[in-house]
Amino acid sequence: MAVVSTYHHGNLRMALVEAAADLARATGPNGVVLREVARRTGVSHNAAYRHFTDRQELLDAVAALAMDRLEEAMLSRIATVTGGDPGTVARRRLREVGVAYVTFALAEPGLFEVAFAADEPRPMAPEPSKGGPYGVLGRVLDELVAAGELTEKRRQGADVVCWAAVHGFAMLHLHGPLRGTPPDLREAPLGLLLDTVDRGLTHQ
Amino acid sequence: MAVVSTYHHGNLRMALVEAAADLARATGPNGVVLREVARRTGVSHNAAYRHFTDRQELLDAVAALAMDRLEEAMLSRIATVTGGDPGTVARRRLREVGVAYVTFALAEPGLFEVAFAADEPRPMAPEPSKGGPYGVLGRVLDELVAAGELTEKRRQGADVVCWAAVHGFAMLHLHGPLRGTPPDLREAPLGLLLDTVDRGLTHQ
DNA sequence: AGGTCATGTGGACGGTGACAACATCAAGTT
DNA sequence: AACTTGATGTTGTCACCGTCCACATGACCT
Repeated sequence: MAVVSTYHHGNLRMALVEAAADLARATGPNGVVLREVARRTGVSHNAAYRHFTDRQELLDAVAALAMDRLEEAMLSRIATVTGGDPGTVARRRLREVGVAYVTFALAEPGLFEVAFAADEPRPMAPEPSKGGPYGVLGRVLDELVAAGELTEKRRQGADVVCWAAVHGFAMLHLHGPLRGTPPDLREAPLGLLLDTVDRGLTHQ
Repeated sequence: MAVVSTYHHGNLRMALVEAAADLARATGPNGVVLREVARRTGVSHNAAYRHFTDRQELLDAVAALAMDRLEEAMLSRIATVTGGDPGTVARRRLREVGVAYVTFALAEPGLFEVAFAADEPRPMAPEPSKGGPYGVLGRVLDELVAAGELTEKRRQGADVVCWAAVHGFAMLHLHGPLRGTPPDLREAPLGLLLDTVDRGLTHQ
């Protein structure tokens, strides 16, 4: 049995993170109240301090969890795109990455915010090209280069372009002037956004 | 004399908003603490409750102030672009709008965040096409259409595309994986981003 | 059996947003 | 000139929060 620990509580750390994540889902970052997390876990306040030095560190753990979910969503959507010539596959995959990102952000606004809207920002992927959502995007862009759809020159900085576009789109719908837009009215603008990025990166 | 009032304090409301804005500049939204705002204004805590029902309402006032500053920055940058044929003028103006937006966000992160990163989001411009930064962008896009650089079809939704791009860019540099990027290393990616949007919207 | 250290508890402190009761002062009415 | 009124600011209080401290507990090692 590779159970980490069956001490007083039996893996309290994970229980705390899950409770915190539930709270984050329901009420966003500011709703993640240490004492409420403890209450929900059936443990005294302060118990969390044996596993996290800080409230912030607990939030960091939730953020990491959120990043994992986001990455999973991206990967599962990418995987649905197969067959056809490498160029169109890569382009459709880039599109799926964007859709996955926005869909996740709008479906799980609380988690998404925790991952980003921190007082002191936290590591998303230390080395941008390594793992995490950022890494997934990078690999798809590399595919695009390999397929000859994207020039080496434009490849540099393309991560930022793509990420900024979908991140901004999500943010505008979460906090910006477009909050409250019904889902079916979001699709067309998102389509135009993804078209624009595709055209702008790969044309001419 | 059109002084609004010289009552007990003499226009306390404005003094509070300014103190709150200073605090926001220095420490972001969460740093705007009602009691500290009152302290800095030399007034008791609770005094603010005569002018704002809520902490949130004070933050809303700061947000409105931030939006005004942002709009000013955009307009002043747009005004520098003159002469030449209408098409290139409009395109350069669109670019300047983007640069103004990102520059403001990164120069005044505290104010920028207050304008956006609210718990319960607030009005940026009730009617997207009216006033505020969103309206400025809309007018430049209309110029682009008038100059024949942007089709009517793509005009619809172009607001969202442009706004999302620069907003996302700013956010990634404030809270995302790109925070801490030195200013001179931000210029090239921003250039590519603006190029991409321009190409994507106006080409083919 | 005894010791040790990680883990969880209870209590306290300073700080915060909000509410309620009170004090004050400008302005209008009589 | 005295009274009333309503907006403005203050004092006092409450519940809640994050964090620190001293203490209790129990698993594991020798």
